[in-house]
Amino acid sequence: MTAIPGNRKVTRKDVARYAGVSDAVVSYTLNGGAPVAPATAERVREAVRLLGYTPNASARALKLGSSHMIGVIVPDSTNPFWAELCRWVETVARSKGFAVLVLNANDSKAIRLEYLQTLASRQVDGVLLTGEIDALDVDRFNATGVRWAMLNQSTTIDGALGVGVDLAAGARDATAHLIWHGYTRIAFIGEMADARYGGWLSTLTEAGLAPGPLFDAKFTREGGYAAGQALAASHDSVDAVFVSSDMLASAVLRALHEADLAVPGEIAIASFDGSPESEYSWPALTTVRQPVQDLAAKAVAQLLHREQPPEDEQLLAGTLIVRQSCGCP
Amino acid sequence: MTAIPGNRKVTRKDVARYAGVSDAVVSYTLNGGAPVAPATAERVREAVRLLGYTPNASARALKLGSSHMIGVIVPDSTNPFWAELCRWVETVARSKGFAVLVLNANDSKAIRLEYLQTLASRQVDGVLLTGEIDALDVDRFNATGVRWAMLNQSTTIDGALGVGVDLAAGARDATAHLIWHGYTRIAFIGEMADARYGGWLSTLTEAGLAPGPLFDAKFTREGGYAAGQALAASHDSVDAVFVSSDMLASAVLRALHEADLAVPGEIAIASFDGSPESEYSWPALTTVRQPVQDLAAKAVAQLLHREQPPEDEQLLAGTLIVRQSCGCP
DNA sequence: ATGAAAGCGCTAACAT
DNA sequence: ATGTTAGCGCTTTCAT
Repeated sequence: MTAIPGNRKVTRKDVARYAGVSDAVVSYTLNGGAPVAPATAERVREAVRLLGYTPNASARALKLGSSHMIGVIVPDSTNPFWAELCRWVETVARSKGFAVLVLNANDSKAIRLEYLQTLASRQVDGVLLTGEIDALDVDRFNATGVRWAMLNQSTTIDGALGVGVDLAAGARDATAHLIWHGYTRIAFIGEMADARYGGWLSTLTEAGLAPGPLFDAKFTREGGYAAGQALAASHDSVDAVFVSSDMLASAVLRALHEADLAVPGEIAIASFDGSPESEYSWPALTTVRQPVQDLAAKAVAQLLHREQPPEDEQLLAGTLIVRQSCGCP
Repeated sequence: MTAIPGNRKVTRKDVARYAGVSDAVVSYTLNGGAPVAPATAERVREAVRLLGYTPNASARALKLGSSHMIGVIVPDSTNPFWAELCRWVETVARSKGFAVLVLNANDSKAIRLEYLQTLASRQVDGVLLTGEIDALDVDRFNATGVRWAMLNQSTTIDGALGVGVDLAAGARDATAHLIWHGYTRIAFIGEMADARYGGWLSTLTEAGLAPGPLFDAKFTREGGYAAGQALAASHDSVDAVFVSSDMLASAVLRALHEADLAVPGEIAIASFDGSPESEYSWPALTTVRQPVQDLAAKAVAQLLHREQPPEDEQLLAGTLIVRQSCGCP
């Protein structure tokens, strides 16, 4: 009497008939919409078990106007940092009964918007967005009618919910640590549009140090490798480098090793993210850990409970994890 | 007149009224269910645009009995190999109009089954499953009533759709390459339950070589690191090692470097997966690349088009990528 | 404590 | 070429 694949799907009506009650009572039993006599409830549960009944989420979503799903749009779920963040989002959302749709926007604003619309049509209850955002984007996002919030936003912007990590502060911590080590010619690898660039620059300036060379790199392994090679070529004028992401840094490491440059001996490194990968590179990376779990939890809470957090809680702090690539023992 | 957030959702009926046609015509225009006069179609499309209408996917799913979603259950989407595979699944599925729900089962069979049920209740059109599977599992999976197939299955099993990579053959290729280099004491790091273990073992035996030491390791970075340390401790009796995954291998690399052992000089390495990470480790890993894109495409096709492939196409071949960790220049 | 029935937004068979 | 309508499976109001 259990469900046999290929059989017609068993619906709530089947359960009702089998238990000798009305459809409503099944609903009451399952969702607690009204009191049900213990004996009846037991009969219903028994029928559910026997028939192998599972509620139809589409029907439920249609009726309730909520799919109990949220969407997340990241630049690249293959980047360990985003992978970890998405996994936390999934974990947090699941614990609240929500499923998660992850989409890759490939660093494209156009794709991000397109996917947001796709998600909207799928009736998701909210979407977590990543990447740069300006006032125009806010309007476009709002036009979809779907609730949204920024995940890991880099700058707070009016009318936009979201949490992020204080990238500039993190970069300052990392750079300051490098300076503390006594390095004076500290390079930068990453995107200049990124807040980490500003953090690096201001820290050097305030310390009275001339900013070291600057290697523009997209957030890809190829980009990191190329920047690493460029860095190796000019290693005479550099004794340390701040790299904007662990993924980039591990590729930089490879380029430096290839050029037979000792890390941290000839060039010290501090990077950003605190991804699992950073702990197992050689040497282990000194890095600014982003509080991914917290980020995920806060973002989901904002999205689902419409919690507008106080402004000063929209930027979380990263924590410097000191390992060996900076020169610490 | 465009959608303003907070407004009542605009439905197909609104579009119909605005365009001065019946609900059906809107459907015909959008889905091509029946011929529509060009002028009418244009009016409808105009209304859609003006009102910012997006079809309600829940209603559609309820009506059609298909949510146009599939699920994927992996052990750990944070592992670069799974991350890449999931991304391909998403890409392939998207191109066919399907969205993807990714769930992490944490290497637990119980969780895998639980999630399969969750997905079933969400009316997904199919689920891609990973990990070990036996006849009992097949029954349990079938009992959910949802269509499923194995993604990256290690062994074909009766009554189960799916594609996988010939792990044993891949491990043989890698081990053979190590032997070709002249190494004679070749260790193994990975899980013994895995087909790669058999491939490693048989290749050594057939070559008349005594199997080197064997370090059991779960597929985690911690596991790889511990195994690497054990390997380093017994490096006198080892000149090469086959590691079952890139993620493991990169942690092994770290342990070896820490022990000041030269790779490939003192211990050569060949590993498995061909993840992006493997190219940018130091030294770059010689590894067996799994055809992730092909895997994803074939699995999705089987799931969606109910294509039962010929038996000999259920196991795809990996390709050995020769880089430096094996001793090649 | 339980039942009857309306209606969520959509598609498709049938009628015109 | 276009309109009318039933019904997908569910929740929930209102009766009983």
